[in-house]
Amino acid sequence: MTDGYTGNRQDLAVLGDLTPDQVRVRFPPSPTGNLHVGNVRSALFNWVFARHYGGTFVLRVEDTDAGRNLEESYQVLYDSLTWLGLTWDEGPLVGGPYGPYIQTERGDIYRDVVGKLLAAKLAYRCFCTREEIEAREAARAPGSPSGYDGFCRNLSEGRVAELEAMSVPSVVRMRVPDADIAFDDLVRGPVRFAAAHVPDYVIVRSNGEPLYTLVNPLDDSLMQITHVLRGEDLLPSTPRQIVLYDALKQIGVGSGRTPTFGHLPTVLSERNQRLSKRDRGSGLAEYQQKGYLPEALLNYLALLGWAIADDRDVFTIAEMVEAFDIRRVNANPARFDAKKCEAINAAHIRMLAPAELTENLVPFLAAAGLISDPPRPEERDRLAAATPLIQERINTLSEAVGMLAFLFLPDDKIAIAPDAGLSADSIPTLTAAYEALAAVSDFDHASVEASLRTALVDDLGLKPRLAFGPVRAALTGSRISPPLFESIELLGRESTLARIAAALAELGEPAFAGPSQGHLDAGRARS
RNA sequence: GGCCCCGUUGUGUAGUGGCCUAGCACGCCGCCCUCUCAAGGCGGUAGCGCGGGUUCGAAUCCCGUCGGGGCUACCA
Repeated sequence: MTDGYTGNRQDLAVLGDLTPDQVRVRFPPSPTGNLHVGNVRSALFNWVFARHYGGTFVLRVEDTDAGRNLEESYQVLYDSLTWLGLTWDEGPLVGGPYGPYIQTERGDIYRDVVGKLLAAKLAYRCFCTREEIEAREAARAPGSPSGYDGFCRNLSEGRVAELEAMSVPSVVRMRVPDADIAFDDLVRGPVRFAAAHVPDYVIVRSNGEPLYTLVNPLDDSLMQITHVLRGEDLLPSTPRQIVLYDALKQIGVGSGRTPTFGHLPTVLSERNQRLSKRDRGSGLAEYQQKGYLPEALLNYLALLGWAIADDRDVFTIAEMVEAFDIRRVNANPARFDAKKCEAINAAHIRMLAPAELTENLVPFLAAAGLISDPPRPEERDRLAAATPLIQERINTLSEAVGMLAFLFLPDDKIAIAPDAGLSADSIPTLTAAYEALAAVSDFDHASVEASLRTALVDDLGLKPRLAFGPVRAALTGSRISPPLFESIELLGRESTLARIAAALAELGEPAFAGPSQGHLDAGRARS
């Protein structure tokens, strides 16, 4: 079937005899907790690849190593992918024609296939102990290939039965043919491994449990996976997986085809090692907590090995889906740069419609106790009005908490930072500001600005930055804040005057207590 | 040790023999704008790991070398 597809011929190199909609890729994480950004990158590339061609994205949970699985990790996994927007077409929760999609639920399938592999002599029982294997390896000439030497390869059936009768523990190993293995990698081009360096490997533990070496390729075959896009660290394991695909073909199990591989570059930490769980910034949860937008994180991760154009690096996921080409992925390892990641996030925050940003901000302010959850109408209104003031000032959503706190705190909870720049010298400025603001008729930012400029810049002859600094400090507690006049408008006359009065009092201006009441009352009366 | 992958400014990339006195972005530095901080504008910094070839011409092709990373489990 080749009708209906109008893609360019370059896609043919990727698709081979497949139509685009036949593309099936998968993301096979282990449920070990907090999703790693390196894995997120893999998930992203597979997802985008599937979406680009209109194919299928499968989620499969690889939990055959029961000791490492955490019960809650399954849910963390699903929640993480959902948060990222990397939705799966088949897998846990949604099902599909090739389930179950959780490997610990597939034991019967694995046992059956192992039996067939054994019967066809494509795999065999190995009774060697670790010690025996190591001893023989140590005895080999230096420089010889490492790995299992095939000692149990040709045990007679009688001998195998005898050892089993004696309950000698055994594993199951694949019988790797004595032939070089070569394949074309979508990212790296042709890759070749010499037969001598692909040892007979274990596919079933002595306790009968199947290993990743078996179940990963087996499930890919069973689930009709056409393209395997994964980390470069798995490149060396590819030849032995190809051996397994060939064996499955011979016993008539699975899709009968070997997937096309594409090995993505490693994501390195800033110290040049593969990004590990121990590295700061390696877990998805950190990005959620700091307030990264999923689209932004994904955008940044895509940049680690892929470029949408030579002069652009901020893009939407939709644009990535449209433009993605696996053969344009770079093969060299990429360092994770937290600063660049943050810059991309900032760019995405600025791209948001203000109302969207407001919605995204709510959980952060609520978690900080600044607003209720859900917000009361007046809190939501004030947040919505404040959003434009910080949209181009924050790099992550959580930064909004510090920047907007003064708008949601009660007047008597404004703590003026020691470095906010207030001193006794500020008294005349604040007094003049107080009187000017008390007299403003329409308390909008333009009127506020006009009146403060007149009172402080024109009348007192202050330079603007010196004029407004003390006012900013009195109102926000800091020398840094969103734009002052807009902030004053949002705060309203009452809070504004109260905060200035409080600051004056704190600066030891007892004389102020008198007139301040009067002005305050006047302000109230007007508003 | 063996095997595999990779090598363009600090970082990510563009570049597939002449358009490259190497482009873009982040970072960093400076200036402008300016009520602070940002944002924005302008400018600057810094790179083809090294050595041989091939070619009229190489970041681009070949060989070697050095460097980095990965794998080498009855983990995934």
